Amino acid sequence: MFLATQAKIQQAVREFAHERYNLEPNVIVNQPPRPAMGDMALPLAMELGRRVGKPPRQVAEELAAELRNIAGVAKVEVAGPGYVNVYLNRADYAAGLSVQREQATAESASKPSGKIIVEHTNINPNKAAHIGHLRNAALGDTLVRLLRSRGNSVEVQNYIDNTGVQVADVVVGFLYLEKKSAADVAALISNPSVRFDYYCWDLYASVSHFYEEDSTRVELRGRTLQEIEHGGNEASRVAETVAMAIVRYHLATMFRLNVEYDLLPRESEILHLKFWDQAFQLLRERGAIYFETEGKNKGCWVMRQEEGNREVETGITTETEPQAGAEDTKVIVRSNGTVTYVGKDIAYQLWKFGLLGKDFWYRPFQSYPDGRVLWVSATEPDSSTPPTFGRGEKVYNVIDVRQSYLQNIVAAGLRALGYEEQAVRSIHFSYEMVALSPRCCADMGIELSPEDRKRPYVEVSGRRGLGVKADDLVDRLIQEALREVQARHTEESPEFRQRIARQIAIGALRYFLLKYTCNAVIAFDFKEALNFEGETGPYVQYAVVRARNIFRKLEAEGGRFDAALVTPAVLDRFLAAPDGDPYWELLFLASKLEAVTEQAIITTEPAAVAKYAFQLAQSFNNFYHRFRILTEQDESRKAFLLWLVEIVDRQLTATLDLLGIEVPEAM
RNA sequence: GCGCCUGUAGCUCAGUCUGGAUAGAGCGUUGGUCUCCGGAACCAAAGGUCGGAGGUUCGAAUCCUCUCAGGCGCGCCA
Repeated sequence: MFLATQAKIQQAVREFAHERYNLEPNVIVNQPPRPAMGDMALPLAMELGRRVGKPPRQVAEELAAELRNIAGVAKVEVAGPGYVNVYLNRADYAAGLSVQREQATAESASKPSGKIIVEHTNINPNKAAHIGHLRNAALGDTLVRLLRSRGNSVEVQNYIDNTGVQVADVVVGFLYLEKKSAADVAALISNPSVRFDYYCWDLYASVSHFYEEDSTRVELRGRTLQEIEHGGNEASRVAETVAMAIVRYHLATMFRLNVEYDLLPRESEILHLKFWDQAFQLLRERGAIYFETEGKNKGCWVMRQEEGNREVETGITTETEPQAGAEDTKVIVRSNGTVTYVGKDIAYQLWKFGLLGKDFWYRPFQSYPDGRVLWVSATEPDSSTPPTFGRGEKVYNVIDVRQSYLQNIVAAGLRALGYEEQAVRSIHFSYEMVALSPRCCADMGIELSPEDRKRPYVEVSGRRGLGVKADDLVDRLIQEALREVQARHTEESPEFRQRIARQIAIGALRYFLLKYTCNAVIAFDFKEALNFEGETGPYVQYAVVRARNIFRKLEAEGGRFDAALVTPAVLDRFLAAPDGDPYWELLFLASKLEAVTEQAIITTEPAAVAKYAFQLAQSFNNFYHRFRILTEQDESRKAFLLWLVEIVDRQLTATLDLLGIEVPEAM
């Protein structure tokens, strides 16, 4: 309702500017500083006045006269230096809101016609997931929910690098450090008393020391990596079982956070199905890369960085003799003939857009309780009939900010091949890392070097085994939540309490990960992550639980909410200013969900939705405290209040769903 | 050296894309609400030269230039 109303007003303003002054301004709609000053504010007249040489207030008056004719507008006032403040017809607006939730509209800026691919999580399958990975998944999953809520078709991919060095390192650990066979490893995996991903977490850190003790051991990594890529040997068998066992742990961890995927494209299939060979051919044919015959990159296939990070030379050139072929090129194929990571990434990105001319085979990997089937790439067909994967129109890669440089090169690769459109629609959804606060390190008994201690935060490092494991954090949150639940619900069953505690814990965790904007480093701190009060997920959940308790109590007392009592006349009566202001403000805020969603998509900033959830919950809690509903004697006022609560419940539940947060039955 | 990001209340952060009315939250502090639709709540107070200096503008936390401080990138690693 908000989006449609806003669009209507913007359109009218554009027409006014065009017809009266032959201008096509960008129409900004603001919120007035105080609700009493109107529902929407247009600062345009100030700018317009200057451009046409008229007093802003005069232009504002002209515009106001125009807007008064719009259906749904109750009043228009000119204020201050030339603001045009619009007051909506509250009852009409409320009636419109009551009908149904807003669907994606034609002018929805965020909606392409085709499929959107979102790639996220992408954890190296060689150790347990940590909090940094949780941020990636929470952001990616929320983006998926936002896009789907606006009517987009979205495919979620979780790329599995099962043949990379990180897996190779753990394989080295098993084969050479622990001297285990493939059978030993398989036994370890099937041993129910071993948390295999935790086991590998420690082993991975041990391997780093193993290399440090004797630098000649590093060649084991290279050899193992080659064996894994080649296949058909002990190392590749260990790699395969380790990687997929850990993938299952990752999937289980993410499922605890309500994160699901559609497809697991694996590096091994990209390798065996020769995706790179195909991409290499394309890149050569179209001159996107060339063979370097001199300089430090002699013997490599390199790509020119068209307009990379390099600054354009100005008049006075400082004589620092530019290195031949150094600055603005990127090696794609090494002089030994092997492809770099970014080269493989270009091939994968081409496949995502359906531009590679090759496809994977697929087989079902697992099913989620809701019926969604997760598929995995395969080297050959089987009897299953997979949906069409890839061929996206737009691609979001959720990857942390440190990979910006490489993501730019991938996009540059598409451009060099002539795929300008796809390069533009390759979106690096970038976010900052999760680090550990000094206090957090102290809590965990992590020894810090003197220079680390001076820093504001310490980077998580899988290689050093430095970090908070995802499942440990989740377990601890559930434990904290359970303590609270047990204190409040002594008579409920253990299953009930466990379920509620889990929902609260996940609500707290996802909200915590989402409330920071993407370019803020999260300095992780247990005290803040375990907080259930103030600006937190449980605070928002609690608001909805309270709203629902009103209806529960009503029914328990034998009452019933009859929506038919809320007639246009009733809406008009109770929403009228000034007595209706508190109701109207709550209602108006609740109507903005779709607008907030649009904004969050356009700016790729899920934190905006988290912020909104908190504001709406806060506004409701204030309302809840201020007005008694069930004891209300006036039947039509009571019906009106119940109607309002129902709308807030609906919108707030929908908001939480976008954040991947469930509403507990009780709190 | 080059590129990107950050700097707003004691602490943690919104607000910067698209300049606009008295710069907002949470936590913490202090004081209040309390037999209720369950307080994981509500209200109030104190607390800010928006890192600094110029500039553009009727108007700048927001745009431009310079500068200081911190972080992250810049491999024939992934």
